[in-house]
Amino acid sequence: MSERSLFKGVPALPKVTAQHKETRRQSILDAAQAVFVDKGYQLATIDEIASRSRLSVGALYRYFPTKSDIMLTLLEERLGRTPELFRRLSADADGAWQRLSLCVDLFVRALRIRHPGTGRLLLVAWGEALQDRTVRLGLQHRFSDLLDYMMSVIEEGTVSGEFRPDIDPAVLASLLISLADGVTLSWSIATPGVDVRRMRSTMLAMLRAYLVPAPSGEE
Amino acid sequence: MSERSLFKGVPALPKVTAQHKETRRQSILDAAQAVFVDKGYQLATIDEIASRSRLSVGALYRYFPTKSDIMLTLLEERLGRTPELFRRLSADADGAWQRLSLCVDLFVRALRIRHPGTGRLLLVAWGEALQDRTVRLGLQHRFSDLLDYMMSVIEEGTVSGEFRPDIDPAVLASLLISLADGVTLSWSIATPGVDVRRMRSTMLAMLRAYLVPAPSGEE
Amino acid sequence: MSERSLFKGVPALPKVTAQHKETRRQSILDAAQAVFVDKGYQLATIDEIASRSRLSVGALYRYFPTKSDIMLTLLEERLGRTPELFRRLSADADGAWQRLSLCVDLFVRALRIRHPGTGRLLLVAWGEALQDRTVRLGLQHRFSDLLDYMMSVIEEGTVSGEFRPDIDPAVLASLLISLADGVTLSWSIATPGVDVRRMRSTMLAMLRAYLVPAPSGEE
Amino acid sequence: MSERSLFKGVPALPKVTAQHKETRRQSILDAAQAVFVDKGYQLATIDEIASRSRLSVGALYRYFPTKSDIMLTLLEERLGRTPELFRRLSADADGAWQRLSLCVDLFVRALRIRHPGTGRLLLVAWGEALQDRTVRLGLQHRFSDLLDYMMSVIEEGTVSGEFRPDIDPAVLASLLISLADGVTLSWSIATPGVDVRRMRSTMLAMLRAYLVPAPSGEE
DNA sequence: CATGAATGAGCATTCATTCAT
DNA sequence: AATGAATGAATGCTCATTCAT
Repeated sequence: MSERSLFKGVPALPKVTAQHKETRRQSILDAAQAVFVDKGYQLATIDEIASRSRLSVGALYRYFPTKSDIMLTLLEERLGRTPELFRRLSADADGAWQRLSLCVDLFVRALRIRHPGTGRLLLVAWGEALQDRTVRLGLQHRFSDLLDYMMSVIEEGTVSGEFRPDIDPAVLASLLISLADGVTLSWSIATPGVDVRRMRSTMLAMLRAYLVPAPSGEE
Repeated sequence: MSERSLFKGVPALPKVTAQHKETRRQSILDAAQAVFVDKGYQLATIDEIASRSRLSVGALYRYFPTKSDIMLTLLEERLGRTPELFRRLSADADGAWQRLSLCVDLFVRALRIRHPGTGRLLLVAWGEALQDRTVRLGLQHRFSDLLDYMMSVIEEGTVSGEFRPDIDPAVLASLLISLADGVTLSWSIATPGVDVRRMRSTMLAMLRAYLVPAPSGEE
Repeated sequence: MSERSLFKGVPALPKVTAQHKETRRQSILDAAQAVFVDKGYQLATIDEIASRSRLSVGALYRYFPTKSDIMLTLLEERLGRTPELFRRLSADADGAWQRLSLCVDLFVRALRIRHPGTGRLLLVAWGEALQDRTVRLGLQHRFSDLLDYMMSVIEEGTVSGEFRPDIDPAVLASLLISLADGVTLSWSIATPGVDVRRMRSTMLAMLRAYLVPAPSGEE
Repeated sequence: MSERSLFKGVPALPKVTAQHKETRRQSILDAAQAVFVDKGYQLATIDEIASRSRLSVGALYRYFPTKSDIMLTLLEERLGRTPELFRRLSADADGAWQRLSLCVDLFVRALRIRHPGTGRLLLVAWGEALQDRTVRLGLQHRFSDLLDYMMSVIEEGTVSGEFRPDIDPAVLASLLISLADGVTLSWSIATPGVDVRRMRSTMLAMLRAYLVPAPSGEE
């Protein structure tokens, strides 16, 4: 139970400590995410975050110097990794269309499966972005990261001839991201009767009709 | 115009007062919108709203009983009227497609022209919706209002044969609204280099490719 | 029990802290009583109570969650213990009359000796009782506690034949308490020239004349 | 309906106006008493008093220059007249004892019959007396007025031989008034099951036993 | 005279952050 | 390192009083 020595002399065991530290850090982030999602950023109190992480306030402050830093870290570590994730998971897809539809799948799945608070956390972050320059920059960074990736996929398709040639990759990519964000939004707040499966197929059908030139083809 | 008597009775002074009251109410709403957009709901202070409206705090409280009511009123009067607006402005369009593309136009134009804070106000409202049930309800109401309208337009098109018959109006409508909201979002926060004109034509092209069946058709 | 070491290490600091806490709690109550007595409940400000306790506002709120709770605690701890006190101090009196006259003595002495604010505090509590249900309940509780005790003493006297048999203990007890409260009141506010000693003997004479039947008898 | 002219020239009609003024003044006092009794002095708002008197705030301020003045006036006109009333109503009693018991009767009757708020108003006044010197003086004045009267009655009895000679009129009078005030208090706040009739007879019995020397005695 | 809108100081309470132990 | 008590500025809202109309 003690985090110190087991016997009477071992001075270091830094590894355990380092692990512990990371565990604690994550438990703070978990607690913070929960509270932020619950109360919003402003109404979340450090006291509540601390007590949900089973830490004292003082201890918490050894991990994050300000409340805002907790938010920023969440933004980076829990929201900012989406682009990287997309890249990784769609790496071995075969062709631009497959990659794109994989992205749609990932998004749709995330909507249902991922810690359901993530969507809301995004919403909270957006809300804060208005006042907090750093949060704003974080979100803009995430946006342009995603944009880069989506653009690359789309360009891949136009270059290979898989997609119509007259497509504007930057604009389309930006629309797709906005669509995803918008869906996440309404999903976070409203979502009474949206059927995810039907949403997915409509998204894909629309994309296919637009992107893939002529003959026929369903998904 | 006189506030006293014209002839033989004392007609009190209602008219001017009523106008004054409305003017002031609006100036409070203007100030509040500005401050909310600037600071977010929680960080906006009544003192600042009051002083931006050039009113004393006490005076402000004669118009709105709580800070929350100001937000709610903004939600109703400045955000909640979109559906009605769409309905009215697209009333005399000719056919479903034209109506739909008119909506896209309206949206795109609003993005640029309308009081620029409106998009951000929507964002603030969304941020508050997590904690404030009433705000949440207001936003849900707005959403379903918009949904009804978009669905009706889409159905009109499928019924008349203008659109592909295998479309799911509810899902598509919901996607379109989410798209618009998502675009508004990124527009509010990021807006670095999105070209609205190109965004508009991509939107329309995609919709047309999906909705309008086969033969030809450019925009 | 210790959260630190088991043996000869830092035994934390609970004891001192517990004492400190109680000391501070009392100093808040002292300050509050002084301010309430000075300004009345409504006009007493937390700021003043805090600064008289030499604490910051925030610190004060660690001890009492609301201003009202301070009042309630005073009511309980400084006013509500009278019945218990009477019971205890008159425990070893010999016979009902002696017990009763001891109560009168106690009351009269309290009037002069006890922290002089107590009478006024009672007055403040009464004033608040009109609006504050909880204060009202507290006072009613105190009243019925006192009533129980006085009734028991009187009944003891009637049963033992020490007192006239035709006495109504409930009514008499209630009158005696009201008399004491009324005296406390005028004492709190007026106090110009009432001679406590003479008041005491008149009270006792009247009671004796009424309670103790015929022949003779001094106290 | 107008208080001005009936036709087109009558300049004065002061009498009606004077009556109206007094009516209004009384209706303000009624309203104020009701609100004070309901909310206590501090929590009572001028707005509520005004609206209960069906007057505008501005109009109310033409009758009383400050909130405190309303209280003071109530104190004088509705609480301060008790001594005078006692004097008048017990004027034609026959002998000191009869006069005294008449006072008890008057008091008991007042407790039940008089506008039930009067007792509470007294309580409110007491509560305010702590902070408001003027209110305090008003109450002290009422007290010493009552004291004078009671003393005179008691002295009448001792001088005439009706009462025991060894009575201290000042002290007894003060006790009697305190008793009455104390009863009024508990009556205002607690009063669940006090039986007024039995209270009255106990009061009288006690007084008689004390005051009227030996032999017999009915009430 | 009457109205009721306007003023603005004042108050209970909260909470990020610090720091003695 | 850990604790959690202390700080005190900040905020939403109230209300006696004034005064333009």
